[in-house]
Amino acid sequence: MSVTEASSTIQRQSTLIVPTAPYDFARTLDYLRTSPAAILERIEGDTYRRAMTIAGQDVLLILRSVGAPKKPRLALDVAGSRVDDHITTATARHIRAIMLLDVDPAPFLATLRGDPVLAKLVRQFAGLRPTAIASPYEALLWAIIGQQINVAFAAKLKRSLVDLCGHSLAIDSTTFGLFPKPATVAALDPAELRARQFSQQKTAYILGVSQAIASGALDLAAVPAMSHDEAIAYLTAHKGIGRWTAEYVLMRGMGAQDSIPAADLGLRAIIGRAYGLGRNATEIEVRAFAEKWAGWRSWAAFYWWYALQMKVAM
DNA sequence: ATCCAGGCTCCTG
DNA sequence: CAGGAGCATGGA
Repeated sequence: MSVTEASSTIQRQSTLIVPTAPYDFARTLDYLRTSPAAILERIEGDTYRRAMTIAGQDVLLILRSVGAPKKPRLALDVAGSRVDDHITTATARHIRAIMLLDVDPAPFLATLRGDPVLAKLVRQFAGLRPTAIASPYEALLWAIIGQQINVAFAAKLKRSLVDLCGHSLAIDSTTFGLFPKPATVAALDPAELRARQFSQQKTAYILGVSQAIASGALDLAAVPAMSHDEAIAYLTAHKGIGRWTAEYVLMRGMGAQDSIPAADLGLRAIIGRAYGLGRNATEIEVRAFAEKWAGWRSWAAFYWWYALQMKVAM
Protein backbone atom coordinates (compact mmCIF):
# COMPACT_ATOMS: atom_id res chain seq x y z
CA MET A 1 0.00 0.00 0.00
CA SER A 2 1.47 3.36 -0.96
CA VAL A 3 1.57 5.83 1.87
CA THR A 4 1.02 9.46 1.08
CA GLU A 5 2.50 11.37 3.92
CA ALA A 6 0.20 14.22 4.77
CA SER A 7 2.03 17.46 5.22
CA SER A 8 3.17 18.14 8.73
CA THR A 9 0.30 20.53 9.22
CA ILE A 10 -2.93 18.66 9.66
CA GLN A 11 -6.11 20.68 9.52
CA ARG A 12 -9.08 19.69 11.63
CA GLN A 13 -12.67 20.73 11.89
CA SER A 14 -15.55 19.49 13.98
CA THR A 15 -19.28 19.54 13.51
CA LEU A 16 -22.38 18.13 15.14
CA ILE A 17 -24.73 15.75 13.39
CA VAL A 18 -28.31 15.45 14.60
CA PRO A 19 -29.81 12.14 13.43
CA THR A 20 -33.52 11.50 13.44
CA ALA A 21 -34.66 9.63 16.56
CA PRO A 22 -34.66 6.94 17.70
CA TYR A 23 -31.14 6.02 16.71
CA ASP A 24 -28.55 4.09 18.70
CA PHE A 25 -25.05 4.71 17.39
CA ALA A 26 -23.71 1.90 19.60
CA ARG A 27 -25.60 -0.56 17.39
CA THR A 28 -23.81 0.80 14.34
CA LEU A 29 -20.52 0.29 16.13
CA ASP A 30 -21.53 -3.25 17.10
CA TYR A 31 -22.39 -3.94 13.50
CA LEU A 32 -19.13 -2.56 12.13
CA ARG A 33 -17.05 -4.22 14.81
CA THR A 34 -18.28 -7.60 13.72
CA SER A 35 -18.77 -6.99 10.00
CA PRO A 36 -16.34 -8.91 7.80
CA ALA A 37 -16.57 -6.18 5.16
CA ALA A 38 -15.50 -3.43 7.54
CA ILE A 39 -11.77 -3.84 7.22
CA LEU A 40 -10.91 -0.15 6.88
CA GLU A 41 -13.12 1.01 9.72
CA ARG A 42 -11.51 1.23 13.13
CA ILE A 43 -13.83 0.86 16.06
CA GLU A 44 -12.22 1.53 19.39
CA GLY A 45 -14.47 1.86 22.40
CA ASP A 46 -17.18 4.30 21.42
CA THR A 47 -15.25 5.82 18.53
CA TYR A 48 -15.40 5.17 14.82
CA ARG A 49 -12.48 6.18 12.65
CA ARG A 50 -12.05 5.71 8.95
CA ALA A 51 -10.37 7.48 6.06
CA MET A 52 -12.43 8.27 2.97
CA THR A 53 -12.09 10.39 -0.11
CA ILE A 54 -14.58 13.24 0.10
CA ALA A 55 -14.87 15.76 -2.71
CA GLY A 56 -11.49 14.64 -3.98
CA GLN A 57 -9.77 15.01 -0.62
CA ASP A 58 -8.54 12.15 1.53
CA VAL A 59 -9.79 12.81 5.02
CA LEU A 60 -10.01 10.99 8.30
CA LEU A 61 -13.43 10.86 9.94
CA ILE A 62 -13.79 10.44 13.65
CA LEU A 63 -17.30 9.84 14.87
CA ARG A 64 -18.69 9.31 18.35
CA SER A 65 -21.98 9.63 20.10
CA VAL A 66 -22.59 12.62 22.32
CA GLY A 67 -26.29 11.95 22.69
CA ALA A 68 -28.63 9.09 23.50
CA PRO A 69 -30.94 6.85 21.44
CA LYS A 70 -33.95 9.08 22.11
CA LYS A 71 -31.94 12.23 21.49
CA PRO A 72 -29.15 11.20 19.14
CA ARG A 73 -26.19 13.49 18.55
CA LEU A 74 -22.95 12.61 16.82
CA ALA A 75 -19.74 14.56 17.04
CA LEU A 76 -17.82 14.42 13.77
CA ASP A 77 -14.16 15.39 13.55
CA VAL A 78 -12.58 15.70 10.13
CA ALA A 79 -8.80 15.71 9.72
CA GLY A 80 -6.63 15.98 6.65
CA SER A 81 -4.07 18.04 4.84
CA ARG A 82 -6.72 20.46 3.68
CA VAL A 83 -9.96 20.62 5.61
CA ASP A 84 -12.20 23.60 5.13
CA ASP A 85 -15.89 24.29 5.67
CA HIS A 86 -16.72 22.82 2.31
CA ILE A 87 -14.97 19.53 3.04
CA THR A 88 -16.44 19.29 6.52
CA THR A 89 -19.93 19.93 5.24
CA ALA A 90 -19.49 17.38 2.47
CA THR A 91 -18.16 14.82 4.95
CA ALA A 92 -21.09 15.31 7.29
CA ARG A 93 -23.48 15.02 4.36
CA HIS A 94 -21.82 11.78 3.30
CA ILE A 95 -22.04 10.27 6.77
CA ARG A 96 -25.68 11.27 7.05
CA ALA A 97 -26.33 9.61 3.70
CA ILE A 98 -24.54 6.31 4.28
CA MET A 99 -25.87 5.92 7.81
CA LEU A 100 -29.37 7.06 6.79
CA LEU A 101 -29.30 9.60 9.59
CA ASP A 102 -31.93 11.86 8.03
CA VAL A 103 -34.47 9.10 7.55
CA ASP A 104 -37.42 8.94 9.93
CA PRO A 105 -37.75 5.31 11.09
CA ALA A 106 -41.36 5.69 12.20
CA PRO A 107 -42.97 4.46 8.96
CA PHE A 108 -40.70 1.41 9.01
CA LEU A 109 -41.72 0.61 12.57
CA ALA A 110 -45.35 1.07 11.56
CA THR A 111 -45.08 -1.48 8.75
CA LEU A 112 -44.02 -4.12 11.28
CA ARG A 113 -47.44 -4.24 12.89
CA GLY A 114 -48.39 -7.01 10.48
CA ASP A 115 -45.22 -8.99 11.09
CA PRO A 116 -44.60 -10.02 14.70
CA VAL A 117 -41.57 -12.09 13.72
CA LEU A 118 -39.56 -9.21 12.33
CA ALA A 119 -41.08 -6.84 14.86
CA LYS A 120 -39.57 -8.90 17.65
CA LEU A 121 -36.15 -8.68 16.07
CA VAL A 122 -36.47 -4.95 15.57
CA ARG A 123 -37.41 -4.54 19.24
CA GLN A 124 -34.45 -6.65 20.25
CA PHE A 125 -32.12 -4.36 18.33
CA ALA A 126 -33.94 -1.12 18.97
CA GLY A 127 -32.27 1.89 17.44
CA LEU A 128 -30.35 -0.09 14.84
CA ARG A 129 -30.34 1.50 11.41
CA PRO A 130 -28.94 0.19 8.13
CA THR A 131 -25.41 1.37 7.43
CA ALA A 132 -24.12 1.50 3.89
CA ILE A 133 -20.60 0.73 2.78
CA ALA A 134 -18.43 3.84 2.36
CA SER A 135 -18.85 4.13 -1.40
CA PRO A 136 -20.90 2.50 -4.17
CA TYR A 137 -17.69 1.24 -5.78
CA GLU A 138 -16.47 -0.39 -2.58
CA ALA A 139 -19.90 -2.00 -2.15
CA LEU A 140 -19.84 -3.28 -5.71
CA LEU A 141 -16.41 -4.84 -5.37
CA TRP A 142 -17.30 -6.31 -2.00
CA ALA A 143 -20.38 -7.90 -3.55
CA ILE A 144 -18.42 -9.40 -6.43
CA ILE A 145 -15.69 -10.58 -4.10
CA GLY A 146 -18.32 -12.22 -1.89
CA GLN A 147 -20.09 -14.09 -4.67
CA GLN A 148 -20.27 -17.80 -3.90
CA ILE A 149 -17.49 -17.85 -1.30
CA ASN A 150 -17.68 -17.73 2.45
CA VAL A 151 -17.47 -14.28 4.00
CA ALA A 152 -14.31 -14.95 5.97
CA PHE A 153 -12.46 -15.75 2.79
CA ALA A 154 -14.12 -12.80 1.05
CA ALA A 155 -12.78 -10.52 3.77
CA LYS A 156 -9.32 -11.95 3.23
CA LEU A 157 -9.58 -11.18 -0.48
CA LYS A 158 -10.77 -7.65 0.17
CA ARG A 159 -7.88 -7.06 2.51
CA SER A 160 -5.38 -8.31 -0.02
CA LEU A 161 -6.88 -6.05 -2.69
CA VAL A 162 -6.46 -3.05 -0.40
CA ASP A 163 -2.91 -4.13 0.42
CA LEU A 164 -2.15 -4.54 -3.25
CA CYS A 165 -3.36 -1.23 -4.59
CA GLY A 166 -5.07 0.85 -1.92
CA HIS A 167 -3.48 4.04 -0.68
CA SER A 168 -3.41 5.52 2.75
CA LEU A 169 -3.58 8.67 4.78
CA ALA A 170 -1.22 9.38 7.63
CA ILE A 171 -2.52 11.43 10.52
CA ASP A 172 -0.36 11.96 13.58
CA SER A 173 1.88 9.03 12.66
CA THR A 174 -1.07 6.67 12.30
CA THR A 175 -1.90 5.47 8.80
CA PHE A 176 -5.43 4.80 7.66
CA GLY A 177 -6.09 2.72 4.58
CA LEU A 178 -8.31 3.90 1.78
CA PHE A 179 -10.11 1.71 -0.69
CA PRO A 180 -8.51 1.83 -4.15
CA LYS A 181 -10.04 3.91 -6.92
CA PRO A 182 -11.59 2.24 -9.96
CA ALA A 183 -8.82 3.48 -12.27
CA THR A 184 -6.18 1.95 -10.01
CA VAL A 185 -7.88 -1.42 -9.99
CA ALA A 186 -8.56 -1.19 -13.72
CA ALA A 187 -4.83 -0.86 -14.35
CA LEU A 188 -3.92 -4.02 -12.44
CA ASP A 189 -2.34 -6.96 -14.17
CA PRO A 190 -4.83 -9.84 -13.81
CA ALA A 191 -1.95 -12.03 -12.69
CA GLU A 192 -1.61 -9.92 -9.55
CA LEU A 193 -5.15 -10.82 -8.50
CA ARG A 194 -4.79 -14.45 -9.56
CA ALA A 195 -1.69 -14.67 -7.39
CA ARG A 196 -3.78 -13.47 -4.46
CA GLN A 197 -6.38 -16.24 -4.69
CA PHE A 198 -8.90 -14.38 -6.81
CA SER A 199 -10.51 -16.85 -9.16
CA GLN A 200 -10.22 -16.26 -12.87
CA GLN A 201 -13.80 -15.11 -13.22
CA LYS A 202 -13.71 -12.91 -10.14
CA THR A 203 -10.59 -11.31 -11.55
CA ALA A 204 -12.29 -10.72 -14.88
CA TYR A 205 -15.41 -9.26 -13.23
CA ILE A 206 -13.44 -6.96 -10.96
CA LEU A 207 -11.20 -5.64 -13.72
CA GLY A 208 -14.15 -5.35 -16.10
CA VAL A 209 -16.38 -3.27 -13.85
CA SER A 210 -13.44 -1.15 -12.72
CA GLN A 211 -12.51 -0.43 -16.32
CA ALA A 212 -16.14 0.36 -17.12
CA ILE A 213 -16.29 2.83 -14.24
CA ALA A 214 -12.93 4.37 -15.10
CA SER A 215 -14.00 4.84 -18.72
CA GLY A 216 -17.40 6.21 -17.80
CA ALA A 217 -19.28 3.31 -19.40
CA LEU A 218 -20.64 2.49 -15.95
CA ASP A 219 -21.68 5.56 -13.98
CA LEU A 220 -22.54 4.55 -10.42
CA ALA A 221 -23.33 8.14 -9.49
CA ALA A 222 -26.20 8.12 -11.97
CA VAL A 223 -27.90 5.09 -10.43
CA PRO A 224 -29.65 6.65 -7.40
CA ALA A 225 -31.72 8.83 -9.71
CA MET A 226 -33.06 5.76 -11.52
CA SER A 227 -36.13 3.74 -10.64
CA HIS A 228 -35.42 0.42 -8.95
CA ASP A 229 -36.04 -1.60 -12.10
CA GLU A 230 -34.00 0.77 -14.25
CA ALA A 231 -31.14 0.57 -11.79
CA ILE A 232 -31.18 -3.23 -11.77
CA ALA A 233 -31.20 -3.34 -15.57
CA TYR A 234 -28.43 -0.76 -15.80
CA LEU A 235 -26.17 -2.57 -13.36
CA THR A 236 -26.81 -6.11 -14.58
CA ALA A 237 -25.81 -5.12 -18.11
CA HIS A 238 -22.23 -5.58 -16.94
CA LYS A 239 -20.52 -8.95 -16.69
CA GLY A 240 -20.25 -10.13 -13.12
CA ILE A 241 -23.23 -8.14 -11.90
CA GLY A 242 -26.29 -10.34 -11.53
CA ARG A 243 -29.51 -9.53 -9.78
CA TRP A 244 -28.19 -10.38 -6.30
CA THR A 245 -25.20 -8.10 -6.77
CA ALA A 246 -27.29 -5.25 -8.17
CA GLU A 247 -29.78 -5.45 -5.31
CA TYR A 248 -26.94 -5.66 -2.83
CA VAL A 249 -25.20 -2.59 -4.26
CA LEU A 250 -28.40 -0.58 -4.20
CA MET A 251 -29.02 -1.26 -0.52
CA ARG A 252 -25.45 -1.44 0.79
CA GLY A 253 -23.77 1.02 -1.52
CA MET A 254 -26.35 3.62 -2.37
CA GLY A 255 -28.64 3.92 0.61
CA ALA A 256 -31.63 2.54 -1.28
CA GLN A 257 -34.24 1.62 1.29
CA ASP A 258 -36.40 -0.80 -0.62
CA SER A 259 -33.98 -3.29 -2.13
CA ILE A 260 -33.54 -6.86 -0.89
CA PRO A 261 -31.18 -9.45 -2.40
CA ALA A 262 -33.76 -12.20 -2.07
CA ALA A 263 -31.51 -14.90 -3.52
CA ASP A 264 -29.06 -14.40 -0.69
CA LEU A 265 -28.27 -17.68 1.01
CA GLY A 266 -28.08 -16.12 4.46
CA LEU A 267 -31.42 -14.38 4.10
CA ARG A 268 -33.04 -17.53 2.75
CA ALA A 269 -31.72 -19.52 5.71
CA ILE A 270 -32.70 -17.16 8.49
CA ILE A 271 -36.08 -16.28 6.99
CA GLY A 272 -36.80 -19.99 6.54
CA ARG A 273 -36.01 -20.58 10.21
CA ALA A 274 -37.73 -17.48 11.53
CA TYR A 275 -41.02 -18.25 9.81
CA GLY A 276 -40.95 -21.96 10.63
CA LEU A 277 -40.46 -23.38 7.16
CA GLY A 278 -38.15 -26.07 8.49
CA ARG A 279 -35.79 -25.39 5.60
CA ASN A 280 -34.26 -22.52 3.70
CA ALA A 281 -36.78 -20.23 2.08
CA THR A 282 -36.58 -20.04 -1.68
CA GLU A 283 -35.82 -16.79 -3.42
CA ILE A 284 -39.45 -16.65 -4.49
CA GLU A 285 -40.59 -17.11 -0.89
CA VAL A 286 -38.25 -14.39 0.33
CA ARG A 287 -39.69 -12.01 -2.24
CA ALA A 288 -43.18 -12.94 -1.10
CA PHE A 289 -42.38 -12.30 2.56
CA ALA A 290 -40.70 -9.05 1.57
CA GLU A 291 -43.96 -7.74 0.12
CA LYS A 292 -44.94 -7.03 3.72
CA TRP A 293 -41.96 -4.75 4.09
CA ALA A 294 -42.55 -2.83 0.86
CA GLY A 295 -40.91 0.55 1.01
CA TRP A 296 -38.49 -0.69 3.66
CA ARG A 297 -37.16 -3.95 2.28
CA SER A 298 -33.53 -2.84 2.72
CA TRP A 299 -34.19 -2.18 6.39
CA ALA A 300 -35.67 -5.62 6.82
CA ALA A 301 -32.76 -7.26 5.01
CA PHE A 302 -30.31 -5.36 7.18
CA TYR A 303 -31.99 -6.53 10.35
CA TRP A 304 -31.93 -10.14 9.15
CA TRP A 305 -28.26 -9.89 8.28
CA TYR A 306 -27.57 -8.27 11.59
CA ALA A 307 -29.31 -11.17 13.34
CA LEU A 308 -27.16 -13.59 11.36
CA GLN A 309 -24.02 -11.68 12.20
CA MET A 310 -24.94 -11.57 15.88
CA LYS A 311 -25.86 -15.27 15.77
CA VAL A 312 -29.37 -14.71 17.06
CA ALA A 313 -31.17 -18.00 17.54
CA MET A 314 -34.39 -18.21 15.49
C1' DA B 1 -12.76 -36.59 0.60
C1' DT B 2 -16.86 -34.18 0.25
C1' DC B 3 -19.81 -30.50 0.74
C1' DC B 4 -20.59 -25.83 0.97
C1' DA B 5 -19.99 -20.81 0.57
C1' DG B 6 -23.60 -13.56 1.21
C1' DG B 7 -23.62 -16.21 -7.43
C1' DC B 8 -22.91 -15.58 -12.42
C1' DT B 9 -23.12 -16.91 -17.19
C1' DC B 10 -24.73 -19.54 -20.66
C1' DC B 11 -27.43 -23.00 -22.48
C1' DT B 12 -31.48 -25.57 -22.79
C1' DG B 13 -36.80 -26.70 -23.10
C1' DC C 1 -38.73 -16.80 -19.67
C1' DA C 2 -37.82 -20.50 -16.03
C1' DG C 3 -34.64 -23.97 -14.70
C1' DG C 4 -30.36 -26.18 -14.47
C1' DA C 5 -25.51 -27.33 -15.58
C1' DG C 6 -21.01 -25.85 -15.22
C1' DC C 7 -17.88 -22.99 -13.23
C1' DA C 8 -13.60 -21.46 -9.76
C1' DT C 9 -11.49 -21.34 -5.32
C1' DG C 10 -10.85 -22.10 -0.39
C1' DG C 11 -12.59 -23.59 4.12
C1' DA C 12 -14.74 -26.76 7.38
